Amino acid sequence: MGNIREIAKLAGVSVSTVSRVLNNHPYVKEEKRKAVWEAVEKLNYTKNINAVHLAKGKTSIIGVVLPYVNHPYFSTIVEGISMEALQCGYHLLLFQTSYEANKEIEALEMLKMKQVDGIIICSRTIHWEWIEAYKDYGPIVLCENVKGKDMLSVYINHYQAFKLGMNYLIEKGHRKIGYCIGRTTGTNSKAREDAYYEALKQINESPRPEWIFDHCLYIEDGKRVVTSLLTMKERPTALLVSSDQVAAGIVTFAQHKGMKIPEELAILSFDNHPISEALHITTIELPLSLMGKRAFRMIYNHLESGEMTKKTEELSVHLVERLTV
Amino acid sequence: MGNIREIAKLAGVSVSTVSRVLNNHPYVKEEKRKAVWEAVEKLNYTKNINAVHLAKGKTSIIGVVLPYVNHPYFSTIVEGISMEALQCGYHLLLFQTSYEANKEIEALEMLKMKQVDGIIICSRTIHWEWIEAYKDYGPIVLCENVKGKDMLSVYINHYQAFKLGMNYLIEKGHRKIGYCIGRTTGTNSKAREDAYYEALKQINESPRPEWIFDHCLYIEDGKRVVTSLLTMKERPTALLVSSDQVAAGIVTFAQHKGMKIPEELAILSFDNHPISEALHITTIELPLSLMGKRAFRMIYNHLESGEMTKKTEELSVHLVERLTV
DNA sequence: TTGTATGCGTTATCAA
DNA sequence: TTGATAACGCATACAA
Repeated sequence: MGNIREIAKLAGVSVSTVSRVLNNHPYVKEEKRKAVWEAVEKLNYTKNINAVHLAKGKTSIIGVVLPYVNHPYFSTIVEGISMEALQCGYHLLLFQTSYEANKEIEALEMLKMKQVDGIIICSRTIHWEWIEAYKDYGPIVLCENVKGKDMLSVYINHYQAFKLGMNYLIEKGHRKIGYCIGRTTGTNSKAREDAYYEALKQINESPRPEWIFDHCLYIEDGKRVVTSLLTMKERPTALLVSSDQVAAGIVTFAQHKGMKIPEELAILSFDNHPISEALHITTIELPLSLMGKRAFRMIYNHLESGEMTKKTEELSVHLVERLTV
Repeated sequence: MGNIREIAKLAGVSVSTVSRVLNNHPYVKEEKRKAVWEAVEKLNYTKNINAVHLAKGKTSIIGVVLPYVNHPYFSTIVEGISMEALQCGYHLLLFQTSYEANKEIEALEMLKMKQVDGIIICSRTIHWEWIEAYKDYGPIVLCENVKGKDMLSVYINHYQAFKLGMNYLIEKGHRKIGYCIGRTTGTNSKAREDAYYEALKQINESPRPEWIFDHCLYIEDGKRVVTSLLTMKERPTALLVSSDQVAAGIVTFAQHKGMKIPEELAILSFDNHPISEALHITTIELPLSLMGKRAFRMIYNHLESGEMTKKTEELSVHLVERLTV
């Protein structure tokens, strides 16, 4: 314990010399350097990092904002961020919001308070102007298409991904297509919705509201979807499902109910998480871990170099053909 | 921006009065209180939290140490910790270690440096004496049975859980039983191993090393297990699988290979995550989210009250019968 | 190569 | 009810 002053006294040097030694600065005589380290050992001294943060005006901590940490979609992003951050000597402060606005705002406040040097918002519910109001306090990266707004972003092109999925289904002869999504609000969801409607228009099909399933996030939700499908007089022949988890629920429960997949119901999902491979679900792979890494990199470049090479980065997806379409 | 001194000047009061207002202390005249808030508004002021941390000697941040954040076992624990922490005004700093010793030690160092007020270790690879060396710096809760050692812990009784599983399999007529586990080291793994060997002994069966599968964490690993089983002359009739993920991989791949479950191979897994319900896997439910909550509570009690009601807490499990045994 | 002095922005103690 | 001032512990500009 103790502080830098005690070390200085015990080693017979000044506090600045101690500081230099502790931070591996050059221009310190080897003999004093040794004396300092000995004093450090003897007193079992460690820096008080809060004092460092205060003096430096930075913490080397990045805030990560997401709704649910135990959903594979988000935990995979976090894994990516974490890997990259650790390599750069940064740490992660977690803000699990459950999509509650006040919790998202609290995270932004933490940036203003200098608790974190930057923020990665994996998904949000608050209006983007709220976020914009905080951008002077540090880099904020959004994992969505910010379309010309002056904000940092690394995102998966969900429009393109959904379009790809729709075209694949149409190519396979489907015309009665529905979809399942986590929520209907949010930039990413809107992008998917747009792609869906446009694709329908191209084949002159009018949308059926009852074929659109909201609040689909977990395996259980897939069960709900199937249950709902079973009550319908006219059912879609194919479903675009925005999460492998939900698709897994649909596939297993549908089969349990004797529904043939893909003959009676084709399933095309997104993520390409392990579960989709196990269940042979055709899916569109999303580079979630990579997105996390790139998002951190963007923050990092911004913090270290002060300016950016690029302010926005789009990641593309690809189809993994398996047995459910 | 600005600091407390500027607020004081603008509001025509002292810094201490500003501090009092900011922290809702009593004994401040309403009129001064108003003046302070107005100055805060006008200067768009926010506290510098690093200064607060330094002055108070605490951060209201808890460190969470785990190997992989994107594994459901761990992300479920984190979800529990997070929920409880947020409610108590605490935040979470994530230490994803990949079971690398230096990363675990780094987390402990962060406690000594006062970056975090306490630490929850969900799983570890370093020796417990390493951890013990840091316990003077703040509460450290382990998610394992610390058996009389003077450490804080909230844990699932994996011995009991494995014993329960073995007895259930034996009761169902199985004698040739193997098991799959994430790793063979670690307290929890040892507890499972003990239960396994003891149960075998009770039915006079000698263990078969080739029926024990290590490094089983994800769905893909289940595939590997099945592949390995298929090459064996004599196969186990039942498998205890320490993770629903792995069990899911086994069940789906085995069925794909034409193996009948449970007739040719019974599967009893652990967790009771959604995936096991979807695949009708018989499993033993582990209260992971609850464990996270309780672990945080223990830290919190320690920090706020200074002493503990209990130092160790055991959580029990229960069997969920489905179709794979 | 080393030391002195000051700043970082709060909270807390003590006196008034 | 208020204010002055001393911690809190480190980094760093500047002087030597």
